Amino acid sequence: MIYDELVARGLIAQVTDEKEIRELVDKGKATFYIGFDPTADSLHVGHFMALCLMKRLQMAGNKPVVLIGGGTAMIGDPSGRSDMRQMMTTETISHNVECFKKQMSRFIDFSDDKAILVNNADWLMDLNYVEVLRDIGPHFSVNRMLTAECYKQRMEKGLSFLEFNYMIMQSYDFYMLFQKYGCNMQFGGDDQWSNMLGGTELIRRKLGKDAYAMTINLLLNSEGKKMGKTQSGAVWLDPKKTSPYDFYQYWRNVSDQDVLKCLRMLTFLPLEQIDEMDSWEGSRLNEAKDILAYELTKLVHGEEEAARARDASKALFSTGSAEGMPSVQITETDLREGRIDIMQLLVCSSLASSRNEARRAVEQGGVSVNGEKISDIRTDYAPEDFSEEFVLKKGKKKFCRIEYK
RNA sequence: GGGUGGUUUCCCGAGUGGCCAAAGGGGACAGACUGUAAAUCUGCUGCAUAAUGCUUCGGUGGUUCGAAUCCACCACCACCCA
Repeated sequence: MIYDELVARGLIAQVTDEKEIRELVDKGKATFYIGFDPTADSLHVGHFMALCLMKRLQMAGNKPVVLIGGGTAMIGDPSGRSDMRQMMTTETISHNVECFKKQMSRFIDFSDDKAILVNNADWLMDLNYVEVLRDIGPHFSVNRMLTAECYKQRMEKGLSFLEFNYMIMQSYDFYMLFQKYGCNMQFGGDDQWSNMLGGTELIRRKLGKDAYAMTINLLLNSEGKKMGKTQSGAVWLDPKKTSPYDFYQYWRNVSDQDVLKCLRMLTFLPLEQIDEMDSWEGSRLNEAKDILAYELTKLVHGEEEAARARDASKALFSTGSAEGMPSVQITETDLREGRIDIMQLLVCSSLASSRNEARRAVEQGGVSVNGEKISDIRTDYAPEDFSEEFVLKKGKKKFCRIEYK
């Protein structure tokens, strides 16, 4: 059943009541919510996992409630953070909310009331301070909140009253959803555990009813760091922010130790098929990585884009040239006296962030054009040179095709 | 409200008047080795350079031939006392 599958996939971290939850979920009787704070204008890989979970549960007959934290985003969740979040303006938040909605409908079926999407700004923004204090305040023990794991990091650096209230808001959300939509379960990342318990407890105290909470394991790599981050930031689901090619490459490049875990947690491939891959060793694991990358790209960007990203990658790494690789157009304004030097090319193609960085790459032998290593930093090109295929490569994995005008 | 300590380059963290673009570590990047993996070793890590140069050490002013380092004020943070 679905619950066992979630366990087998390594998704479940903590639950409040295993027996009850198993029962609810397996029978499709759960109305569950997951909260998403609109802190950016696109979802990223971390959200993706939560969306997959929703989808799995929806397929098993349960009803998902997507809660967008338009209200809680005004506060900022301090869980597990060492710094205060930057405050976001109301405009930014509502813009982000819109972006989230669009992306989510790709994954979750909202038709026929099979799932609903709500924004907690709808009830949080109009609360009356004194009323809330009297109504909710007595049910929270500050002593206990302070000992919660999620505030630990912040106890060292300082925690403002603003952020301290995040947990209360989240608890209130659950309480509201329980009453309005009969939402009896909350899911979330494992870092949300204490916030979620706050909600179940509030419901018990206020209404004398049981609600459940379950957390999913965070997607950590073998070094214990959160996955889905690159040096240039998160891996986004929005193709404008992370291209399908880059998305594919991110997963193609996961380390050996993480492939199987990712396949289990993120893809919808049958477990038997994944278990089989478990016995693959050495370079054969590259096949598993390819499957992982393809499957995920397909889920996020569709089959066509996935195939294109895969083809581009294969051609690129075997023959060193392909359609579909990232490309950049340069124009007359990039030229100096009718020519453009190798460093400028690297900067224009975003392969290097400054001419100094580009220079270093060249000096260390990391740059090539059409397969030929460039060792002289003074190498330069005229517009005609770009009429033929022009593939710029920096390091082992970064390629870019240059076109003129 | 009172006191103390702090704010340094992506991060941690040294630096208390010239030898500082700033030790050391982490990370990132590049090279070797490989399997678009990991580990290891090497290089490299402000910007612009052929060189010389230019802009940085919370902010603003000041002292000085010369300041990340001294002074004043401001901002923010932590800890202790209320």
